[in-house]
Amino acid sequence: MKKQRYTLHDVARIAEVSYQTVSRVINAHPSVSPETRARVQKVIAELGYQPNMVAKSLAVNRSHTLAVLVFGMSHYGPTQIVLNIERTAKALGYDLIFSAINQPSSDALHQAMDNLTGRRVDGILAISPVVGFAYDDLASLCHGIPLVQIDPEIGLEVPSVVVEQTYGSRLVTEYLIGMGHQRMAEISGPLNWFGAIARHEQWTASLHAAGLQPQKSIEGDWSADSGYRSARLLLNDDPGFTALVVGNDQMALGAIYALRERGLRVPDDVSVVGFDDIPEAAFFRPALTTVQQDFNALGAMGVRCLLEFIEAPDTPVQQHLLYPKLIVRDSAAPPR
Amino acid sequence: MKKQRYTLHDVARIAEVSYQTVSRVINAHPSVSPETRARVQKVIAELGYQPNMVAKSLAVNRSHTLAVLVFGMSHYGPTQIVLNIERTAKALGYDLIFSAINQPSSDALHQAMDNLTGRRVDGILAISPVVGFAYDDLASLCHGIPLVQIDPEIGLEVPSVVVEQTYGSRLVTEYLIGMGHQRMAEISGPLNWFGAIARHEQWTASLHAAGLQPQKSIEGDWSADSGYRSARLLLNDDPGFTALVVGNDQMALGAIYALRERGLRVPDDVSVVGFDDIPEAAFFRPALTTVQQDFNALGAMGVRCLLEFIEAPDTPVQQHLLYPKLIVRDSAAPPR
DNA sequence: TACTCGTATGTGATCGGTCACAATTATGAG
DNA sequence: CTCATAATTGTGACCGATCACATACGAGTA
Repeated sequence: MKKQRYTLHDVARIAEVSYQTVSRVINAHPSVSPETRARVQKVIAELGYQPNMVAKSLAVNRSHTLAVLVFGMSHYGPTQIVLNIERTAKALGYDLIFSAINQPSSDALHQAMDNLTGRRVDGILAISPVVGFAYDDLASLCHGIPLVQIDPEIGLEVPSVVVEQTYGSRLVTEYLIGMGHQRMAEISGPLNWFGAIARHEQWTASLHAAGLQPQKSIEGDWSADSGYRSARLLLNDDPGFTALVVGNDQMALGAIYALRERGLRVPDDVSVVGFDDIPEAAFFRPALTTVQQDFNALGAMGVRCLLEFIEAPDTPVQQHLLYPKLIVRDSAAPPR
Repeated sequence: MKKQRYTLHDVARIAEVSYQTVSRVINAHPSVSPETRARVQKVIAELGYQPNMVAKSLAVNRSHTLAVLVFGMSHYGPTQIVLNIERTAKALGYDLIFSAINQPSSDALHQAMDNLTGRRVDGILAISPVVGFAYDDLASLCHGIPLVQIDPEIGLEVPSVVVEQTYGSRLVTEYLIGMGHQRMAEISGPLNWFGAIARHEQWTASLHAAGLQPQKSIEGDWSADSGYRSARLLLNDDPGFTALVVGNDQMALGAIYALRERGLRVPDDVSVVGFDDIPEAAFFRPALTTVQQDFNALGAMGVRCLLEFIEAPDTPVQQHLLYPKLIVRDSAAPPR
């Protein structure tokens, strides 16, 4: 009843050679005579034989599998990164096992890591944009498996790839200051995200550097809905701002909705800028001025960095930086 | 140099028992005396021993790994589905290996499937919303591994979970007809997606049933940008429509942008409806009337269906249906 | 002819677990 | 006191591949 799959030995028996010879054919080893090779390949094709990768992994102690551990999936950025990790990994001959962590509890982390290390993946990519998971914490759970972090805390000497959020924030804040805005409010991302912290801090720093006083800042949760609610709070508390810096594009959408609801025009009354440059941002009304992060490059670099680390474990550790860029559209204009 | 990890035999040696006893402790087998169990567990903890799942998989011929094969990832729907598959699978003790197919070429499919079957995953979930990958084609590449499809062609007697797109399309089309719209245009999804086909066909069918003539329909690619471009084409060709049915929310966003660009008001001049109910849809201006699909349920049901199939391969094959629901907001109103 | 050498092929041990069965000890019944 | 039974523990074979090594063979050289 149970369909048994063919093994190396089945092929060997039928092709009348030893199992080692079959193994050689599969691995394209040179010293097999052309006739033998042809005969074995014929049998392989006829049987539809497929080598058992589990057995191979056990024998060579290498699984050709990478793991992605994702915190805060379901947000645009992490999703894009994972997509590109998969693409890059596949191109380089690795499969991906994918594990999401929703609440960053130590328990959930522990369990997920044990699972991955038990599976003997060759390397781990951790998308860890939130505080609470320092490299050392993660690495201690790795049992010696190479680890590369994506978007962790910036400035650490650990194997990782990060976007220079501070730079992006300065770009956009100085752009608004340059236009003449003096009263700026902010809707930040959740302040347990490194990126949100960096952007928020740079926002206040840039304002102070220009001799300006930051207006109120509210912490959102990345969703359009929280952008909407935060903007309403802002308008109730302290409606005098002429520019609003928002932590991502979705929240910017919600904020613009709230602004319009109060009869304020964007950008005439209030300029709004976002962050990320999601594909829809160009079709918001007004088209959103925002900061573009290259999530694709982030994922691809992460994989390359990890593989390098796997091949040559003694490579000097480093943090790769990526720089975001300002995308100017119609949602920001000089104050009236 | 190379860090060697501990094995069952190491633990056995140190705890002074046989390897079989250690195996029993790990698998919570009843017939181990409490003292022995305690002693072994102590050694396991001290050594930080982790069972090698690769070896276990080989021995028991079961990997506790599921594969997701995704066509057309990078779209909102598939992403959500994958997220929920992961969540459900993890809760049930399965890991996920994740493989995306970008262009639906037979080659890429073949390669991806060979990879997965070679890895001896326990089951495969294929998110296959596009034509060209019938169940039989996929199943023939499965080497007997259980397969469940998500969002394949509707109406087939194959193990699968689908959203009744036809129902959703009728819901929204009849809603507009009921408001008095007589001239309706459409921006459909790519017509190699089953969902797009079903919605398009039902759209024309519903109109005919009401004695109305469908206006022009243009095929988009799901992106906001294509929604924008399609709407412009529609407006150039045949500007007389009072309602526009759009294949998803992102394209609806683009379409609304184009409409406004021509000075048309939504919903006053033209009603617009979307499909999917992405979290941002409530913050479009006007807030988008759309059809909600429960992607979470889709993923969760897919996994449960697959596991059932794995446990009991003789279960009668069936297609599970999910019904979408109309979400009324502000983007549709009676024609003037 | 004998010797080396390179090519082609086969054998046994191994990776780290599991399974089926055997062996040992303790317990209770006849 | 002996035997059947159960609880605990150990042994050998096996899952399906790889690796290191041994062997057979024909060709080239001395």
